[in-house]
Amino acid sequence: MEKIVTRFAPSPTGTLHLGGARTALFNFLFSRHHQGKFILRIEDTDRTRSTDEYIQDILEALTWLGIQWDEGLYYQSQRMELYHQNVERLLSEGKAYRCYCTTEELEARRQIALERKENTRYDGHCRDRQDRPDLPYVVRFRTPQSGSISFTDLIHGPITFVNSELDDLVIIRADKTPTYNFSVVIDDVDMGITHVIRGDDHINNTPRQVLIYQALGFSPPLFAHLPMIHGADRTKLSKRHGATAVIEYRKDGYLPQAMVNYLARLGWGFGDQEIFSPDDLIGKFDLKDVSKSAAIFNPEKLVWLNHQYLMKESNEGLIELARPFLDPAAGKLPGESLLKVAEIFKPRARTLVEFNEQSRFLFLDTVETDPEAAQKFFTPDVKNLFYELIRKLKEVPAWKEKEIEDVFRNIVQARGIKMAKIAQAVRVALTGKTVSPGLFEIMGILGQGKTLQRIESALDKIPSAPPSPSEGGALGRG
RNA sequence: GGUCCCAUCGUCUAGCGGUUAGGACACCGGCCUCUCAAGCCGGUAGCACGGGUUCGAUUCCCGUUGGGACCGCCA
Repeated sequence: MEKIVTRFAPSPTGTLHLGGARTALFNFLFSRHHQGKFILRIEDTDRTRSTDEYIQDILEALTWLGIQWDEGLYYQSQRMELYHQNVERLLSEGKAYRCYCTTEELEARRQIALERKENTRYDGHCRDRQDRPDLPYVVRFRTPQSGSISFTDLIHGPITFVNSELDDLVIIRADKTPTYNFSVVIDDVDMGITHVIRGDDHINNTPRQVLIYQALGFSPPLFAHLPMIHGADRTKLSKRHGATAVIEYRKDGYLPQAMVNYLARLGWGFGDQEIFSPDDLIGKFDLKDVSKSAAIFNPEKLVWLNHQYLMKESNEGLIELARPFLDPAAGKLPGESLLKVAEIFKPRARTLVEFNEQSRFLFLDTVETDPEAAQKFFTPDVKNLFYELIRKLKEVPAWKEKEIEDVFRNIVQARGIKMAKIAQAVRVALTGKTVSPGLFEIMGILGQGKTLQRIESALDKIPSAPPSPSEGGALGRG
């Protein structure tokens, strides 16, 4: 069997978004699965809209995701010679012709057709023109006016178009640059592409391209049109759907493995399996398992997957991943404590950004107390509790979680109160919030000094008991 | 408007003529518990509709409806 060759051919007119990344991924997986070759080609024939920044963005995003190409970069802008040779052939064989219609003329005719509710296809104005005036022109492909064109899509099955529905498309612009439908054919032939895997928004382009293959005497590759990825509004993903640039997800604290895993499961499945390592994907990926219907991007599931990957990391690994996101003060913590931080936030932080947000309180000098939390748990009766707690915590022989917990258990037991009563107040004192990892673990990380300091400064935020009738205002304000 | 594609829980999907229609996210309960997570247990929720074909259709065919993509000297 011949070696399989796939390619990803983005045009650098925007950042790489989820749809493009998924297309690149499937091309990569398919070629790797079959020990084939995966080529990266930049389709930059539209010089006015292509930029180096976008090329860099695309390369960076693919690299981040671990989608490696075996050959390339190729730039269409550097292959003009090849396109022109082929156009000359079509021209000399009468399979293409020069069209002198100006953009204005074309637009005017389009408008008229629109008003008459007629088809807006090119009307073949210059199709049979014999003269060659000294005027700017484009080259159009002479589409057969009868018959039909079919191809078998690896995902959708046989698809047929009637030739008369297709018009004579421009293949060379007035500035001599080739248009997409032409350059893509030439390059795919030249690079020996065996499988064209792309978004199904290209299905309508495929018959035109197949016609060009035929006119040139080349046999077309196999096509596989991937279903679109839609936003929550069921339309094609675009800027308005939020952080569509793949690279944004790195900044938002996502792991590339999670992103790849999520993308792979969008439009493809393997039984009930949800988690796939890259190698697993290469081993199991097959175009026959790709679904035909569009998928809606679900950020919730991405976040869940990311959490799954975060939880699989070792404590050391997680700290390394999180370091760029953490407060610089975290660096001052002893290594052992930092690993403990990783351990306690692993089940809680779903992204590296959340990891930072949730653990920040440990590293800051002062506690940012949530007023509502203080209002609710800093009640006058906890003052005595805190005094006793401070006294006993100072006497703890070894600052270990177990020892600390014993102190709390003893107080709770002696006073006949619930653990929650004291725990929530202390939690607010230590973290400023009502939600956090286990208290004793936090205290272990903070150390005895900081723990006592935070509980002591919380004392000032606890109101004194108001004078009650029975106590006659003996305590508190005088 | 024309052409083409698509149609199983809210979402991602399994199913490939006979299943109590399975899993995952989300959601809702319960257990655990110092709060929140994590974990474990359980639950709600789906074959768009109408015709065929067949002993039997979620599954095959046709139509309807709905959704989407494309219709550039963009890719």
